[in-house]
Amino acid sequence: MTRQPIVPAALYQEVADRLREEIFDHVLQPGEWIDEQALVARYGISRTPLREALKVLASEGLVTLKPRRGCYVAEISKEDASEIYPVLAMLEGRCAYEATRKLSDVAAVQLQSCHDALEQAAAAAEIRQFFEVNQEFHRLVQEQAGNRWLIQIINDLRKVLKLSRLNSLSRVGRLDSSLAEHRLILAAMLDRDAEGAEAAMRAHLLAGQHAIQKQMDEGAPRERSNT
Amino acid sequence: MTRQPIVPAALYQEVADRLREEIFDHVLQPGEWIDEQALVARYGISRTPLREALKVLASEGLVTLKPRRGCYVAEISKEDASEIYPVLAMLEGRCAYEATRKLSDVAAVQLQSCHDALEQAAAAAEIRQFFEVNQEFHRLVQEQAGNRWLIQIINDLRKVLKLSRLNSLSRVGRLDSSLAEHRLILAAMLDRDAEGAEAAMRAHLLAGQHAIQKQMDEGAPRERSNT
DNA sequence: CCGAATCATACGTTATTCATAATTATGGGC
DNA sequence: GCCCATAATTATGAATAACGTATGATTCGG
Repeated sequence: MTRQPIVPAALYQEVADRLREEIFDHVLQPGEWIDEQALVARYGISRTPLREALKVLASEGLVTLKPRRGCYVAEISKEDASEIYPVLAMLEGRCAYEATRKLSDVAAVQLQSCHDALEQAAAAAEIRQFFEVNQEFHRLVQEQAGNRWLIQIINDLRKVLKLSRLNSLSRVGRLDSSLAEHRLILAAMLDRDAEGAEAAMRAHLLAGQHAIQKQMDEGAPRERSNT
Repeated sequence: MTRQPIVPAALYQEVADRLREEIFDHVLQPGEWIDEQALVARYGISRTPLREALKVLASEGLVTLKPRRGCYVAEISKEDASEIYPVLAMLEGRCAYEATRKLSDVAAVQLQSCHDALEQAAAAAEIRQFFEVNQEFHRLVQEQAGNRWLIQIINDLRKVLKLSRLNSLSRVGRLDSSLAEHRLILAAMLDRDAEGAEAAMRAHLLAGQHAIQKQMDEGAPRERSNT
């Protein structure tokens, strides 16, 4: 489904992908200085494509380039998160709206079966699986909305949020609430209730925000144990 | 107010700025191939910062990088515009909402005086002036909203829209409608009516879209006369 | 007239070098 | 012994040269 290019991607793109992974996996931790030369040695490439990749990541907001001082992994504050989530809720809500209005019968079936998988994962308490299928569900909605620009913005914001290692699903009870919210979204979409789907999706995202926020408020005081 | 860096910006950033201007001024026309070597010669720089600048513009959506085939100025279709505008309306609406909720008294005065300038420009039929002050008004709203991420997304989308040389204000009667819509936005904001301001801003943007769309529908059939 | 082989172009990348600014280390003065 | 100015170090930002190679164009042959 996801197009894979016939021509292999340019090196700087692969480097960008790899760096993104390392950032998301916190191999490169937020705030950490990115040592160009070390990375060049580690990846076995020259500085040029690395630096090009860093420019790309910078405009995605994953790293910040301080002139003459190098490149640092971006940090996301509580304030950032509380600014981003309402915007993301609005955007994904709009996605649900547009998706519902354009919803084809085949897509409806896809969404239903994806949701079924979500129910199963929840029943089995497979949190990792739930996480994956959850992402797939949101991806399907985006795909059905078919608004290229909307999708790109959402993905960019989600990337930034991934800088934080916090995950609302890890919060006790959040998985069940999330599932319930998904039921509402799906029901509204299958009813072709675009406004309802939009509202349900917004509520879903905002609920996720609140869960995250509580986690941050709990986690922040004692900081991280390592470093 | 806008911070100007003590350290002069990196060369690739200046190059990016200059390229943006040339793209917006249609010195580099949509769809046109960007000749690296020619630009390198014209700007008197090496390929390195130019290529870095192009990466930045690519992630802004202003140019498209075709692997092994070089860089082309992005084109914006009618479909793109009709996808972008509703999203932009939503985002700027949200800006108006957040700005209204945070509206300080000094900002209220600023907005009022900015709007007054808009009224004057309209009365004098100074379309260029109106255009400038209009932008300033929207900028003030964004600034007051103070949501870094929201602002960035809006500006990115606006950049893409600027690829099209169409301007809704050039349409007869649009200037007066735009002014009327601005009155509603300002009134709602000064009333501290966040929802009202959001709705008014959305309506403003969507009205702009419809004006543009009509222009495109009229302009498209006969294409451009040159080339 | 059309397809295949050749050719030119320029993209993507490597490697090297340099200037400059930031950081660290050093040394002298108080 | 502490602080500040200077020197040394380091890394970024940029320039430059060079090379392999994919792409598109041209030419040649059937």
